[in-house]
Amino acid sequence: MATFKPKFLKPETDDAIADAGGGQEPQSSAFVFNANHNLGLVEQRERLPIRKYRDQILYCLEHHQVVILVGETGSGKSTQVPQYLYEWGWHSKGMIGITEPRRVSTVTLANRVAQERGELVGDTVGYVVRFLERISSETQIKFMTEGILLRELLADPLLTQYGVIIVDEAHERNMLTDMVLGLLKKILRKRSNLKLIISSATIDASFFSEFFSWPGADSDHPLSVKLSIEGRMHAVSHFYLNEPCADYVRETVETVWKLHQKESLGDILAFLTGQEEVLEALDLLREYIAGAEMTNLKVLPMYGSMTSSDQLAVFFTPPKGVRKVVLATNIAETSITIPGIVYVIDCGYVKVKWYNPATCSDSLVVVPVSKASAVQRAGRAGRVRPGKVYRLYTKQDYDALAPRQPPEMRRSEMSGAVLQLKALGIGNILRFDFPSPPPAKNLLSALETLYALDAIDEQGQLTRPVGFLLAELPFSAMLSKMLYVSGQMGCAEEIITIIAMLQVQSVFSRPASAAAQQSGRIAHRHFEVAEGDLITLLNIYSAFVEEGMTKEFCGQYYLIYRNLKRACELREQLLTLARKKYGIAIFSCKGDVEMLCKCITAGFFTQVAYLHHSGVYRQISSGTELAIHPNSTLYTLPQAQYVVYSELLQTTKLFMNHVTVIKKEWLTELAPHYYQQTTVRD
DNA sequence: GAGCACTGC
Repeated sequence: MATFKPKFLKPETDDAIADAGGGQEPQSSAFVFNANHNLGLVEQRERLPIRKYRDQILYCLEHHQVVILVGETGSGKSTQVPQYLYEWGWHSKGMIGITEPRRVSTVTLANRVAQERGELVGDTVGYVVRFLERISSETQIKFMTEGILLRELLADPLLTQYGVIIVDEAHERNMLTDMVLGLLKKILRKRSNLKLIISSATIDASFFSEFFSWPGADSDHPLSVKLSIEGRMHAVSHFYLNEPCADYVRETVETVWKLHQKESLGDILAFLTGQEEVLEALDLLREYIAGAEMTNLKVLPMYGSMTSSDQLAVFFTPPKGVRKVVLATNIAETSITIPGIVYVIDCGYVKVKWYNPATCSDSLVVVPVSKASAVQRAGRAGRVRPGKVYRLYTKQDYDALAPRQPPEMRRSEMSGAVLQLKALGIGNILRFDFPSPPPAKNLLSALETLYALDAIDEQGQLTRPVGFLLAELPFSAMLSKMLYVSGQMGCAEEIITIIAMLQVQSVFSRPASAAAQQSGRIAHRHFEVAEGDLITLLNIYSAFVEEGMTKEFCGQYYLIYRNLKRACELREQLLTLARKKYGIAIFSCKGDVEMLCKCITAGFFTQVAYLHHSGVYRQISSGTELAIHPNSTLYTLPQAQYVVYSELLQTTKLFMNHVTVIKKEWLTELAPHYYQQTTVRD
């Protein structure tokens, strides 16, 4: 095999991705590895492992309504199966729709398939992701994100345009994947001519085939069939510790060190759970390197809140004779593929968010990885040549790992999902056939929230206009309510900006060096105001626009350009949506900050804390002690009497995030129904 | 003076 060099995508692909995400910057995940890049496209297609299963796949689809394709990465199923179906004429029965969990892979796959067919994307092969679509009346193979399919369901509940739906990467079990699968099950019972292909990892195949079966089905002709496809991964040898280790950050560093001394050249990828651990390991390893005056080892961090230009560093091939070590969070498990990796170090832990309906908060906890994750991490070593994985736990610990992480649906706040299902006519949410039903408490807590927001009535029916509006808006129920009220108050322009800023990943960059972190903090103060974090975000956005939306501005103030750009796009879309589709009047409050804070209160009145005389905040509804998150603007300011927050996060304490100062009398003014109830209860 | 993994309409 030829020596690997990272390759950019074709020019038109780059454009598409730049449009989708980060302006002129190439997105980190836009890099693809293609070992056969010097072969013609036809030969490449013929060489893919999946080629010899083509007839089998087509046969299975003729005879079963659901086909579960079990295959490792690298089999080519995402690009080839849609083409096999098309070449066999399946498109005559309706479009071939393929859902993907991520935007970038949706665009990349569509471009790749169009290219293999010698066409431009947008003809036979098209794609739709939020903000961006390339489809025409000719389009028969349509790639889309899961969220898009869900939106289409609102307009066409039986998906009558489609003959086949392929749900790719279903094993990831995102919230939206599970929503789509649950709804597709309903549709399949009503439309026997609709076919479904699920692409899954080995351990989930039986789960899916059990889910897609129902009583009364003919046992000679089961509804679903499993089909396994070999991948094209190299062998990966596994190494375990003999004894459990006490400190996996230190162990990671020592493993890198030993490995570097005794193993042949090849890059190393180490998985840790968070930014803090990555930076700690980075420091330690650099000390080792400095101490030994080593010159042939290059260490790089990789986590979500680095700027794109810093992230890009991990994609370059190191100079000859130098080994690259990437210390990464879970971002390297699915979202990005780092080229050249031969050795993987897996610390055995992962950070997960877990919703707690009792306090309506998320907990952020470090837990042992699942077997599925451990396998996925190990697989990152086998993409170039046979690799090695060093697991920083014992074989016994590995054997005892849970087969997989509970799906997102079982550990998330549900109000958005409940609204969507209600809008699709699912009356009794508690009886909806979810692939993995969420805890009843989570559903009940969501119903309570929606009732408080006046989105559903006592019978659980969507209200008009509020409920239907909230169901259609593409963000959380509380933000939607805030937008609705802003139209009436006359401050929708600013509120839309705030919503856009809350929807994107943090705009505050977190550099790796301590000195830069300090400068960042000081730079961020520039935008801070006493009213709190939401108004601060509004200031940042306004300054970004005023200064010409440049990367230089972001660099100067330690802001993440790609996230601000995305906020900008979101804002544009929301403005159009709000004005044209929902008839929300777009006015500016012209600097009336109090109006904005009232409007924020109208959305978040269920999430209020008051300052107890003991000097700590308490949740108004339950009396639970809360603290202001150290990342909040209000952390260093004198404590206000009443605040609303948009998020509660349990780590060492129960922290309020995105906090806004309010006045007590606004609560009874804006939410009299709710505040009478709670005062009685108290 | 504590610390946010990741994705999506």
